[in-house]
Amino acid sequence: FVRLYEKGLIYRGHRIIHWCIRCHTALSDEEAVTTEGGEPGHLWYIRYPGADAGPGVVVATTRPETMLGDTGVAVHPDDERYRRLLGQCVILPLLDRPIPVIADPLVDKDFGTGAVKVTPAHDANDFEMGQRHRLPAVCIMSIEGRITEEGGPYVGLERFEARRRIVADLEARGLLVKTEAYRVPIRRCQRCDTIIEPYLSTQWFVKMAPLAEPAIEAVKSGRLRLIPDRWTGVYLHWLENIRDWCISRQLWWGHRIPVWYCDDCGKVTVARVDPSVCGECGSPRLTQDPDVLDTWFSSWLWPFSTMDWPEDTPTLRRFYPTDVLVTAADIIFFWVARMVMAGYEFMGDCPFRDVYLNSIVRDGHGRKMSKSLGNSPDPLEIIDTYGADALRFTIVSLAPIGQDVRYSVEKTEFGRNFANKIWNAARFALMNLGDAPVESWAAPPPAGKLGLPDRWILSRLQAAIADTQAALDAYRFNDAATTLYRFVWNEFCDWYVELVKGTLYGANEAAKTQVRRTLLTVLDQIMRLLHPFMPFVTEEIWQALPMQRPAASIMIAPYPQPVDAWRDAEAESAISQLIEAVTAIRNIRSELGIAPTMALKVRVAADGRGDAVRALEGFIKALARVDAVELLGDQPRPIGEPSALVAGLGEVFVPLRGVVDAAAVRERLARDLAKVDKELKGVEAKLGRPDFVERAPEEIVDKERQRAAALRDRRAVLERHLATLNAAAPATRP
RNA sequence: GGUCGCAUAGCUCAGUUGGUUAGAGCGCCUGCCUCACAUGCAGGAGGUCCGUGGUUCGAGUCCACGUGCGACCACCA
Repeated sequence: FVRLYEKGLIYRGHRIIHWCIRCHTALSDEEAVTTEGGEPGHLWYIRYPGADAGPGVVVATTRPETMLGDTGVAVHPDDERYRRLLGQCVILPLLDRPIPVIADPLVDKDFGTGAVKVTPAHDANDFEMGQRHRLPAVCIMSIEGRITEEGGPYVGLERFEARRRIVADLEARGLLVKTEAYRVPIRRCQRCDTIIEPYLSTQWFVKMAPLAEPAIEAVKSGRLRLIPDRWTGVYLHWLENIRDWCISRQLWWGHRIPVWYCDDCGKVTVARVDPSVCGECGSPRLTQDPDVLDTWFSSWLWPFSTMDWPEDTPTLRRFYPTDVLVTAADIIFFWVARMVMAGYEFMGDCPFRDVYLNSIVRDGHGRKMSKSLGNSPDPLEIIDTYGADALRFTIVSLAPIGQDVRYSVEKTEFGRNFANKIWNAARFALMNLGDAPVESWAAPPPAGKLGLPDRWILSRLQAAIADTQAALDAYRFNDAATTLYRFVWNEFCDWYVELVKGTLYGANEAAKTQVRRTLLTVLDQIMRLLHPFMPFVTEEIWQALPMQRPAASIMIAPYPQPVDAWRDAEAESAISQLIEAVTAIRNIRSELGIAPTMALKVRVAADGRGDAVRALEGFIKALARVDAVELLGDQPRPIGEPSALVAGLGEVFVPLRGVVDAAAVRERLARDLAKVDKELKGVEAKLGRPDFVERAPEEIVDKERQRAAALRDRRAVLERHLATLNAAAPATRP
């Protein structure tokens, strides 16, 4: 305050502010809340007779009681209708006071009658007009909202009672021309919901325009980024049209304004240290300004006042400026922009580089959660029911960048289930890691030492780490959460764990050791990756892992970095073929109604990839409940049996003739054929268009050609199967 | 009045530079209490990507207009 005052940026001003008649204090714009779409009210048309007993002028108002303070009537300078009245006086009804008719461009010709009553003490626009035309400002209301002696016969009345009486009196005198229903823009006190009175008052103000300049420049130069950047426009618009800030409040709590008035000579002293005597006349009789400061006047100092400012401490030097401010968009004005202004003013630098504006949590109906609406669930209850990690992970997953979140309590099941899944995966690992400490992989072991599933999961882990990093760098926290969810659940749990069970439960100790090391490595990395999203469960599991820990807490363990040496394209393609094959067999089994307990045989026409099939054989047997995988060398492919094509591997047959109804097999084949056929038609149509072939990039056209060829092959195969089946057991005619 | 955002499966939402068959979770249907997990496992159904027009060989994606929601700003008395 003192610094700004000494720079001439703080002044005591006499102007219209928002006044709460209940809290007895001035309010800033953001504390005076606008009701959406206005509130039901009236527009009263009142005749102000001419001084010469002529018809005078009709004005429209939503607050007739303020007419007691009218000191003029304004019309637009170009409004022909009222030209003859300019410079003349009309009579203010009820008080019978002559007031002048003035011309001011602020008046909207098309609103109401085009003539507006001017009440400088009770309306911001009117105050401006009053200044311009030297109209007196007559305050007709007390700070409690009662009519003052200026209101003549209405003195002492509560404001709305006065309104009723005035309307009635006007009507009785035939001066009320008409009354319209009207939605009135109204502001209410954020604290007590009382209707705000625009009120002429002396308050302390900060001159904002000079402070705004560096804050505008910060964004324009790229020194400061708002994320998502569409908020930049909002930020700039506010700063470029900034209004002076009313910082005094007539409340009993808050920081006192450091201003003293001398009771004897009237001298104003502004000082950091409480003065004992007046610097002018030496009088000890000083009275401190009774007002306190707006809370934001201390909050805007937060980036440095929290670190011992104005002392120059190592902490302050280390952490000012900082990297990122995370906050909600609804306080860009009162807090973010002001912190930037204060940062430049008091520290000479922007307080942060990035401002990440997080989602606002809304309820299931899209309404902002708020205490006053009572639509916010109790987080402690949710945590009791679902867990803190579950809540955090759910919210993060639900919050896309730049969009608000619709949250309802049941959604927390998502995070709860995931936490449970992780917990159980960890239990599985701990049960199988053995008692002795296990060493994790520090670097990729020599070729041939690791099994396919190990190579695969370690490779996939690198992808997960890289994707998580990229998402975090871009502030796409929900993407990071989703990446980890999928890796943990769909790759690690669904496939890796299932693939290594055979080894872990088997007798090959050497192989078992390799798997254990992989299992531990991946789990350790998963916990660290997930820790920011699920701090509690990850710490708990991490501490339980039988290994040397690089830190006492996972909180300070290094965050995983992707290592290219672990990437293994060969293993990835082998396991994706395996997944495809197993899924296909399960699908056939399920669609044809084969009991899950029944073991099947499969035959694979491997197109010269017999070794690949052999490498996957054990896994196929275990995961698809198959007791034999037969390789078809040069033998003819079985015709009329259900099959699936696995890209890069070959055709997988599940011989079922005699086991299931031929009609069911035929039905399945027909469905597949229809699907293939439809797709092929689409591709062929595309390739048939000359401009596609001519103008699309070659690689795209090639891709389509290859696709068409593959589909044609597939179609031929399916047709052959069908034909054979039909010959063996012709469909019965209806 | 001005500025901005959103509209994709029954629900809640992904889909980042235009390019194979548009994805996930929940819900739904079928079958499983299989020795980490039924807060689970396996399989499946379900979409005129708000409408109209345009750009393009090609549009959920880009442009224009419209419709419906939402947010913010503003001196309509």
